[in-house]
Amino acid sequence: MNAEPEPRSDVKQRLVEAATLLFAQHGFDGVGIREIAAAADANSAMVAYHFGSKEGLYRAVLRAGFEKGCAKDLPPPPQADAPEAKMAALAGLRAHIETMASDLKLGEHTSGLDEAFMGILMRELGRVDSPYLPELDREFMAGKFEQLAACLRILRPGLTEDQVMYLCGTVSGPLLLYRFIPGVIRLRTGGKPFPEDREALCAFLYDHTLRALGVSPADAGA
Amino acid sequence: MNAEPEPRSDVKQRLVEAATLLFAQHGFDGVGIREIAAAADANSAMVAYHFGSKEGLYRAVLRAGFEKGCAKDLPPPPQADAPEAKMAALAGLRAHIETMASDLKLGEHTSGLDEAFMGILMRELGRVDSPYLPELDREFMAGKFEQLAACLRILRPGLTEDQVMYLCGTVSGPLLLYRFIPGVIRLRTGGKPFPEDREALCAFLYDHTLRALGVSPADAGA
DNA sequence: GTCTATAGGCTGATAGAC
DNA sequence: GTCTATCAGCCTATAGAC
Repeated sequence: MNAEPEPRSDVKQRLVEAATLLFAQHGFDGVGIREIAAAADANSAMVAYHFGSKEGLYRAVLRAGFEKGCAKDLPPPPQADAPEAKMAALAGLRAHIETMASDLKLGEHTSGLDEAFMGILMRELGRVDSPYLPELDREFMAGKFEQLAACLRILRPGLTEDQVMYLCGTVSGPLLLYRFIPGVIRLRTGGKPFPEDREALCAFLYDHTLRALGVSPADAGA
Repeated sequence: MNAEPEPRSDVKQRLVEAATLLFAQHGFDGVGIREIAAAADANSAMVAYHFGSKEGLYRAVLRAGFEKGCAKDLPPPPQADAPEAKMAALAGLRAHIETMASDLKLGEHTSGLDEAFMGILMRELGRVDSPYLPELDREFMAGKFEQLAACLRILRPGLTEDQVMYLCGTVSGPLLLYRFIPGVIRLRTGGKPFPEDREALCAFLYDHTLRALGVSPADAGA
């Protein structure tokens, strides 16, 4: 009849947040549950109690990061045979770029927590054999890729599927780059965050892609 | 008078190779020197003897990977005021793409060792605060970036420096992408390696970039 | 150069009081 | 739900024989 018995001072959440920061800095094996618990002002036995194991805590960290920072909705991929397919594809491309830039927190002042989650995710994406990725991909990433591919197939018809993959790479690659190699970017910019202006980056990338596709926005209406 | 007293069965090198494979799989903290030594058919005390510490071995792994697999030479960045600057810039762009694709071992059958080194490097690049990157960047990466930026400044003059960075991202991003997220790529392709054909990828990316720049190779001579 | 043996410390997980 | 105390196992680094 009444609300769920919500725990008052949520140790569980404090553990997830502290773990996010520490896993990002030191990696899964680089930090112990004692240190995490201390940072969360909790007891190390709480890790086993709430998450079953250290690995369970790690899974919770990954899931929490996606659920907090990752947009789930995108315009559905346009139908190739629809009358206004080209216009929809252009809008879809633009939406994809902006959603990804937003998910990746490009050009915003990220919280330490967001930045830390990105670091963890990047480490995980770089693994050839991550046991966590397949599920997370299905739930949070695969749809976005398919939406992008569908748009690009319409905007530049006749490509092989390999070429569609290359083309997706020309859109996703630049967006991922700045999040992927923060250390190297910092070396290039003398330490200042990059990009500073997300809208400018999105606009540049959208324009760049349209030029390469040989499509002008004006064409697309007809 | 005679050759250096070269060790006969090089334990040092065996340790570096075994460590490359194991660090790639489990990360620096995820594997112990005992396990590394066992895989190298050596004694764990040899790590301290030859490299000073486990971290020293890790540094040796990074350095060995770069020195083995990473091209050091690129055509010098073209001078903007030279008479054939545009042609040189086009050649430089093409050379950059192919050198990077080669360094990244895209579309080749990589040895387990090369693939492992890539994994380690990717992990390291993703760190915000890697203590190893600045030196390696200076020695192996910064020059390539500057060469690319110089070419692009000539091919599309008048951009702000931020826009030059965006533009560099449209070239480097796609190339790095496939090495960065092997796990995700595998999920897209159903497990088969990607790209299968390096030359096709390079040609596509070069063509894509030229279209976006509004430059045709024929223009460049005059 | 290569080995064995070991010191000293940290790890994740858990049993059991409250 | 939260805590303390503790176990068994692992870690890196090193001392010292050969």
